[in-house]
Amino acid sequence: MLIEEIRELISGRLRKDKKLGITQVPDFSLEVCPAEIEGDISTNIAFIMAKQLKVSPPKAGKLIIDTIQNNKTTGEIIQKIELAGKGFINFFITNEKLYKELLEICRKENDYGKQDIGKGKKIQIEFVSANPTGPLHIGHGRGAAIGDSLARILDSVGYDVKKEYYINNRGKQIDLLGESVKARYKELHGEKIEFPDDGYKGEYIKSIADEILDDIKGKEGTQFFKEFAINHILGWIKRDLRDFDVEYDRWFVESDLYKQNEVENMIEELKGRDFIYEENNALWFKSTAFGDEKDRVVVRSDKQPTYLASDITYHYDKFNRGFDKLIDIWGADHHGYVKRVQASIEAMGYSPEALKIILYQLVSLSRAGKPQPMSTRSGEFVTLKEVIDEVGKDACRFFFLIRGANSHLDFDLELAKKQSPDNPVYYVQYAHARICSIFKEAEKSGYRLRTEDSNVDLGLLKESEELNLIKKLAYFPELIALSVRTYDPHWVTSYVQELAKIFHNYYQKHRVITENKDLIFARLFLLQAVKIILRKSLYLIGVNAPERM
RNA sequence: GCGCCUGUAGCUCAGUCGGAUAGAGCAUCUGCCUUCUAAGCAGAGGGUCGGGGGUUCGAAUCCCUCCGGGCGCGCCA
Repeated sequence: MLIEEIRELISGRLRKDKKLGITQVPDFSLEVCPAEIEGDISTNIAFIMAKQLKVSPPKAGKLIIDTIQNNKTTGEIIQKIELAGKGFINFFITNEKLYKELLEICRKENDYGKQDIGKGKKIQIEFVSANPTGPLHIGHGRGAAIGDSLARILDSVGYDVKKEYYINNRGKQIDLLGESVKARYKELHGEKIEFPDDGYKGEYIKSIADEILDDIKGKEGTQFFKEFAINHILGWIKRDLRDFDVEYDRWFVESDLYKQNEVENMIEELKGRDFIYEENNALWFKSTAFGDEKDRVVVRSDKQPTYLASDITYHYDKFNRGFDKLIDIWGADHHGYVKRVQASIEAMGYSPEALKIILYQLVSLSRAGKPQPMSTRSGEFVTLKEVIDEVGKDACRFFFLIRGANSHLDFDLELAKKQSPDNPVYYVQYAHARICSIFKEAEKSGYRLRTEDSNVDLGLLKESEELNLIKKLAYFPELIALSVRTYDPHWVTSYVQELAKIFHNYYQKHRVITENKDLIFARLFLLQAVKIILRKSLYLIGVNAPERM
């Protein structure tokens, strides 16, 4: 935590200095310097404190620098402090501090930079949760990639994370699914049928019907077809997610909420809290009390609970299971739903922060520039399985996480296929494979690195490319903290590309296996650290780190 | 009509709490393999950050307004 160390150093020194007369140090930024700026870490503190000190930013900067400099702790971490431009303060990190970080990476490996941000808090993350009315399509893939990576990241900083998939197995959509399969079954057996107007028209419905054995006497009701279809489709969904390296802790079945009268209990509870009232023979949830634009029906006048009733109950069920925090990952087309679910959390007395809903913009799909429709109902869609089969799991996951959740993702299938050898995922994986290859070569020549050996002279790593690499590696803990703070895995994807770039550049300029034995070991040590961070980063976004390509 | 998201290089997009000369990949052009993997490296060109106004030491970022794109607005799920 290089940046945090410097932050504490600055505020500590400023507080102690009586001359300045500061009681409280304001918030200030501390970031990695842009490439064209001389220096490693920069801060804007001079701008912020200028007013307080009643001087111009450059003068404030001078005062601050004077206060920090000439101190033993400062000297160990910071080699030089410079005032730049209109008031930025730039710090130069000592090589000794960088070597120390390097040592720590190799010693702690996967635990390097481990921060206990989560403190064992129970957090549940629910994602994909597509209705089992058809195979997963490419949009679900984005939700899966975001949810699973976020879970990995949160898990790595000390949260107790559980991943869950919510299965909607009741309601109109499911009835329609049953009707659709039933119709196709009859059709296959020579009966003339009228296919339901709004039924599911995809070819996959026929394939399900085709799986049904001929002998279904006594099971002609829609119920049989419904269950058969759900089970069949869930089988596909589970298989596709497994192929995508997504493992769930629990598959929660909606109808279970009704077995224990949980929905009735929810309604009674909210009635008691005066958030449910009756009007026109229906029960309404008073979501307007929490900023929703209108109240919402939870039980229709025909006594059927709505989808929202299940959803509210499901969230209560999660809290009752002891989770401190819930994360839902939804496609942006559900954004109209956010307010009412959020309202239900507050109605029950939970803090609004206890539920975080992450919306991801839908993936628009095109094939050679031609937009493709993506409706499950019409049956025209590209499945997640097709995409995984075509571009591979790694490229697919990487691609989904290369942008923030809020940006529209345009996925051109032809382009994705054509680009696959140039895909950035290979660039990163290649860096890892290259490092592995160097280690193999080194071993052939009898150089076998043992990181626990303390006689490797890291001081030999003097090239600017080497120091740059270490600085990038030392940023890893901050990167994780950033990803956690913003609930956004895409930072990891950007980082790992930058790290790979710095490595490839280094590889091109400097040879590891040379005549100088001490230098070989120092460089192997550095590469070992790069390998550890590459692997860890790739793991967090669910991408493999191959030893050979 | 109302609400959410969005507009940055030819294309696809990054840009953390408002920071320095706005970045990356692709595409285009120019160099680099007798040496640890060329799925690589180095370099070049390419910008009124949708338009206008405001806030301030400083705005792609915050506020107002206009224009464009996506999505959502049921006693559907």
